[in-house]
Amino acid sequence: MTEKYPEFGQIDYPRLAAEILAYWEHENIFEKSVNNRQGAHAFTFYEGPPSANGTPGIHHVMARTIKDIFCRFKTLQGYQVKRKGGWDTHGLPVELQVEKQLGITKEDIGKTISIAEYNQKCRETVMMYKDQWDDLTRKMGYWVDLKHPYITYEPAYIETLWWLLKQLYNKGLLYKGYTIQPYSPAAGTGLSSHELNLPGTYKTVKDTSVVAQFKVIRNARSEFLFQPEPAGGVFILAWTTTPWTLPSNTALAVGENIRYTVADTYNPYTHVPVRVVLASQLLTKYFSEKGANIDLAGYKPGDKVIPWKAVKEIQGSDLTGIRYEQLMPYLQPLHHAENAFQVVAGDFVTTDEGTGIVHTSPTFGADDFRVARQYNIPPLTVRDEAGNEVPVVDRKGKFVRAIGEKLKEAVEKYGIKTHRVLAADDFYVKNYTNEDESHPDYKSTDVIISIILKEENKAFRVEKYEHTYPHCWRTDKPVLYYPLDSWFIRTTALKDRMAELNRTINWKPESTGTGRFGNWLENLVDWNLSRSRYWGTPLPVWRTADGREEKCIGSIDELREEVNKAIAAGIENPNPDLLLRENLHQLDLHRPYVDEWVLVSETGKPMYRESDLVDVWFDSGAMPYAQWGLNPGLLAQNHSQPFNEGWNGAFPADFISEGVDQTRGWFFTLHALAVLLFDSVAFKNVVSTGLLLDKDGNKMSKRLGNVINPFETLEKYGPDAVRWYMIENAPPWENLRFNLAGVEEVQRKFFGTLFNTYSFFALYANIDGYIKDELNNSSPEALTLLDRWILSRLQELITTVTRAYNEYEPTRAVRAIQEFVCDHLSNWYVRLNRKRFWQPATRGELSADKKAAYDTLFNCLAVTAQLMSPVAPFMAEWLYKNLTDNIRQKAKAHNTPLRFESVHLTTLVQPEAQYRDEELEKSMDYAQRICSMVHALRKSSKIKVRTPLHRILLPVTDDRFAARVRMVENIIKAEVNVKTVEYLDDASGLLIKKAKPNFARLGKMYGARVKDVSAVIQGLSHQEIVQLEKSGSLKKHGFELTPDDLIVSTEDIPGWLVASENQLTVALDVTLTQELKQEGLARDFVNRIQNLRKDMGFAVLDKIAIEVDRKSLANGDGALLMDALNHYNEYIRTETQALSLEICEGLAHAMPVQLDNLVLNINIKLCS
RNA sequence: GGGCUUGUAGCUCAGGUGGUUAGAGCGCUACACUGAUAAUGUAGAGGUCCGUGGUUCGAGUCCACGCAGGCCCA
Repeated sequence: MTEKYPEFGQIDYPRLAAEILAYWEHENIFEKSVNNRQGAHAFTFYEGPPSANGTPGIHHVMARTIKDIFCRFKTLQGYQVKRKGGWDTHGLPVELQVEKQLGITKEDIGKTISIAEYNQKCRETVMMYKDQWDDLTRKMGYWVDLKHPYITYEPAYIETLWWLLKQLYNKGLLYKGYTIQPYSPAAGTGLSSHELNLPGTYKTVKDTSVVAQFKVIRNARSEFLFQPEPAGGVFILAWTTTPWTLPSNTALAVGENIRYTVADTYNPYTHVPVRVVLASQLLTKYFSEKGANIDLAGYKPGDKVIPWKAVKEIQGSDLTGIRYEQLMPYLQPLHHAENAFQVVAGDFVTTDEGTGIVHTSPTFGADDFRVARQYNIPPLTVRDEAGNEVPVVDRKGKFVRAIGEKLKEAVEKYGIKTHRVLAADDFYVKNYTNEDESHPDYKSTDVIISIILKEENKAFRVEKYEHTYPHCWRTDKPVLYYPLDSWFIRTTALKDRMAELNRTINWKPESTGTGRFGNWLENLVDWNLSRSRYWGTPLPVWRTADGREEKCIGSIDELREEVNKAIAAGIENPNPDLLLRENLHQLDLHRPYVDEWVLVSETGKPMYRESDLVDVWFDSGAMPYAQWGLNPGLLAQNHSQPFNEGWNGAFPADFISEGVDQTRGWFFTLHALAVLLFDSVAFKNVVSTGLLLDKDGNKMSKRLGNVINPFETLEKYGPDAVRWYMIENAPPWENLRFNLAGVEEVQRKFFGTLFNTYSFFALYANIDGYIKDELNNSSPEALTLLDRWILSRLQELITTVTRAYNEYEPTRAVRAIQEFVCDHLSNWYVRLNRKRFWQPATRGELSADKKAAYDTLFNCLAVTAQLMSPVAPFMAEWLYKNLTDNIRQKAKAHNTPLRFESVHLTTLVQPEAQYRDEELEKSMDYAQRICSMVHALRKSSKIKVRTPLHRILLPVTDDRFAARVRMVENIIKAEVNVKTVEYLDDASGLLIKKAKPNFARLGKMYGARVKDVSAVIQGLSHQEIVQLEKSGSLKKHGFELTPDDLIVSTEDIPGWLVASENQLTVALDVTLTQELKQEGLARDFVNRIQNLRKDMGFAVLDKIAIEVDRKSLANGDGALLMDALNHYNEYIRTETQALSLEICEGLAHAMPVQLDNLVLNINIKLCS
């Protein structure tokens, strides 16, 4: 094996990645990176399981890069980081996809297709794109265990979920109740939020809206509304766009802090005097300005303008507790009737629309339901034949008979014309029966109710109202908000504990934890667990038909026992041996099979499984436990944590990361279950990542055609550049505008520079025969100033990057590495050191100085490889292996740090304090700034850097400055090609000092008098400043100034070419002598020869002979150049590797070369 | 409607605890430099720091109210 460092003409990043990937897989580097850390502290990571029923997108590269970074970094730090992959397999998206594939709807399931067939199809579909996902995982370099993933549909996984549910059940945290949910009477089914979000669901419709008059009952509480004595009744006005809910009204909600006006006026339909209450802000909607000026008593029915008069203004809280008469007294509440028909406070009440008072019907609105429960307001319900309490609208969307009869009576009583005679069973709340709406006498139930209210002096205003309202995507009919049975997890029971434990979690960014998540926890409601679907984890609860007895099953062993009991009781069941643990892997716990088990109750009745499935978020939230499965031994002992081996030490997670949209999804379910089950957090650190948008800030979507294909992108740019760009561009929790131009830039700038730096190292190290020797590092004495400087910078880099990774701030880490490589290492250290590496005269010899240079550069590159490896694992590996493969055997033999065959197996370097030299860093900073200014001065006087100049002058205003610059004087001289640096102090008499106020200090001392004192300081003369500096204080205009009060600078030196910037001033002596010009010409000449060599394709070490045509030296500066060629003959030959430099007559094959005002004819030949 | 979040150069982003000339990279223009060369340097153009008020001697930074975008939820 060659000991040389590999050299590359150019770099092909995608190919590099492919080769490294093949190497990792062949050598099992990932497995080794985990197994090598056996016995080390564990760093636990949970993989949020993706669903493989869709193809992965570029945003998955982003999310997984974050995950990968910290797992790799913690491995470097010496932790053992196991990462079990996982697949989320249940849930609605899969079901919808299958329905689409098969061209069926939910109604067909169990009819045209059996549940068994359907679920089989789901099982196949959900892993449809697993190969693509695995492929992406590999190609982007995401290290996760794909060989032993947890899969949520597997029986062992589901069984663990059952066990967990049973724990909740036993703690009384799992219960059956109801909530108000979107429901489609036409389809006879509840609608998920997903179904409500389907395009076209929200339609603009014109509904009949009613402002109803609720008559206040006069009592002590309400007496203030009756002062002064009203002419008619006192009414609270409430607005609704669903008049059909008015018969079930049981409360009114007001905003506690909203202002309300009490006003006397007349009802526009009955013309009787009324006193009404409504939000002050909305007064103008109902009352005209004209009406305010008309005498109330003068009103006659038929008058166009209805007079009104504000009586008083009150606060919403004044109204709470007031009782009112039931608006449509058709039925009474079944229980707690004493609480019905009162005013309560609701936080959802606004004054945007309506009257600022919200009619509340607990059975038909989610807010209504919530506020009713809060104040113990009963719903208006009836008993069905079976004696169950049901709402007054049935599941077909029709009023129950008791209401229908009353409506029918009213229709007859008030002579309301309808398109056909309506029976008591005909009052559908919306047109679910396809009645002929074009019929001139067609009236919806809403309209009929409105008319009745008008007749009864209970409607203050009725009008058409246009708004958007959700419709069922299957039937196109309006949905109702309707009470539906559900199973709940009582998350509210441990709300405070959840919030408390949440405060111990490190959220990145913090606001997601305290704000988005924290606020949400405070307003938590119980977790609705039920889903009426087919492909999901079945709820393990069995009930008797009457619902009086129930059992929750926590394992298949328990189920088998219960089944055996049932069989013994004569209830037919499938073979219970199917439920033997050894058959677990082939058992199917899904529907319909799970529903075939029928149990027996204590009283001997058959028990059937509740048909609900469990919310798919329960599946993923339970992954910390279910990924391991239940351990039968521990289960039999009733162990409190009966999970298999991997569980131990892997809870809670140290780190998780997902998109911020998971806040109420996975982040919540993980947290909730951990708190409910084990009184623990589920994760200690969490990075929630932002969205990935296209380069213009739009969401990526197929419709817009702006979707970035992850495979193509990885293929084109290589994974490292994509990963690096994503992290470098913005902190991960910010939204990222993904721009391929940015990836290209990263590739060129960072990876290109790094590659060039390595190439430079390899080229010259090979020439000089340098090989890294870990046992023989250059001694500190051999290091030059620049070596010490870059090594100091390197220590700082290690510190910064380590801290950034530790704090989950990858962007900071990446930016620091990039700055180090591009600005410090490449553009300063290497550029200024080129001469040390490139010494043709001593090629092949490794002087102590050269070795120090190589050692330094090697260390910088090797450490860079390690620090960048979490983000750019491929390029880091490539770099590391190129640098170290040739010393591996020796390193292994001596057990030195570079003994590992992969950078990902190494141990993170520690910063070494003895290499840190902050003083030197400051000096170098001065050097860089001074050089920059001198370049600018040269530029403005048009003197190129090749032409040497005599000196630069530096005004010195403090001694530390001079000392710092002296340290790096040689570097400055070489960089800007000047012979000397002179320091000007006060003694020179050349300086003119100026003073600026030091506001940070003055502000604290003088406060409002800052302006005065700063004027004084700005007016100080040179002499005064010098005096102040000498004596340490100066009194002027009543201010006693000290040197700390001002910032002194020298901005000008009379008669010199000066540049000044941030208190730093440089003057350049631009006097050109013949000697200087000559030297400059010699350098120019070298440059032209080097260019020729390159153009002619000579190798770096080729020797040449140079011939210059004497005739071409006849004009212009020819004579001067001739002298230069003689005087600097040796210098020129050394630089250009020329064995000879001759001036000849009449050159035959000479090439014309431009040099200032000369055209030289030059010939160079290769010497063999 | 609520919670969270973002707004700084044409683009992508930096700008502890308030301090008086607001920076970087890319892009653009010009000129240089270079045996690392698809790199580099210097200079130039380019800014109502989203707006309006307020606090302060002093606000990109702190406060209030808006405007616009994003996410989550109603």
